[in-house]
Amino acid sequence: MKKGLSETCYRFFVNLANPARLSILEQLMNQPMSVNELAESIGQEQSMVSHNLKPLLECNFVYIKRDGKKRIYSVNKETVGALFKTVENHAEKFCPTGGKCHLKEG
Amino acid sequence: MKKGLSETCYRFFVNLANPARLSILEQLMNQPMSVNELAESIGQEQSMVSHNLKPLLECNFVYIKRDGKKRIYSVNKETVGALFKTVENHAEKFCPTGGKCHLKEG
DNA sequence: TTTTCATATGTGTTATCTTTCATATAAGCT
DNA sequence: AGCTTATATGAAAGATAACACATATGAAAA
Repeated sequence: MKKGLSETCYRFFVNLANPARLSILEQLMNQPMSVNELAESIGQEQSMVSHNLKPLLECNFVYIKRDGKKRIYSVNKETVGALFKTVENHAEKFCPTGGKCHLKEG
Repeated sequence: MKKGLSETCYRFFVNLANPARLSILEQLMNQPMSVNELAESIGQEQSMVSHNLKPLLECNFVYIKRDGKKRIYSVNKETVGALFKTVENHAEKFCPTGGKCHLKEG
């Protein structure tokens, strides 16, 4: 474990600690999508999706590709796949409520 | 990818998206420690460490063990080790600044 | 049982992030 | 060029979390 990893981790996890961004990543694990397709599939406004795609793109959690007027976003499966796998494993084995943890309510 | 994983992930990552909690986990990857030892090693107040240990404990990112007056905390290496490995890999391969990402400043 | 050490909890202020609405940019079509 | 579609950006209000300080609990020793 390198010194200062905490700082790297912090940016990394702050980026992920948001329900809209996680939904975006989850959707993109299925298939690449345009902004409006994402907005519809997660039930959020286009501007919100754009706002949230920005930090995901900056940290290369997602990639972008032009297609006419559209911007097709895809996910970095190596990183995001690994993360989701770790979360699933943790939820199964360690989460007392099997994934329905309550960070605050308990 | 199961439906609703986003919700699980959210709690999970919110828990991690905090510099004090990440420092705690980083320290505990080296060795189990008491609260005061943790406080000293990360340079934070005892009350802050306690506050931050609480959610880590609730989600079983860390474990606790009594030792006289002290409470010795240890880390869930399976989950936290996997996460740190993923972050390191991402920082090396994908982070444009090699781990010194700027979520906001750029 | 009082004192001390170790840790946990409560609270209010400050700082940060989220969200929405309005607007800007940008590409392609007519 | 003007229009339409697609996406990005700005800014302000509202929601949420962090932090520091004070205090409470709890265990052990005297």
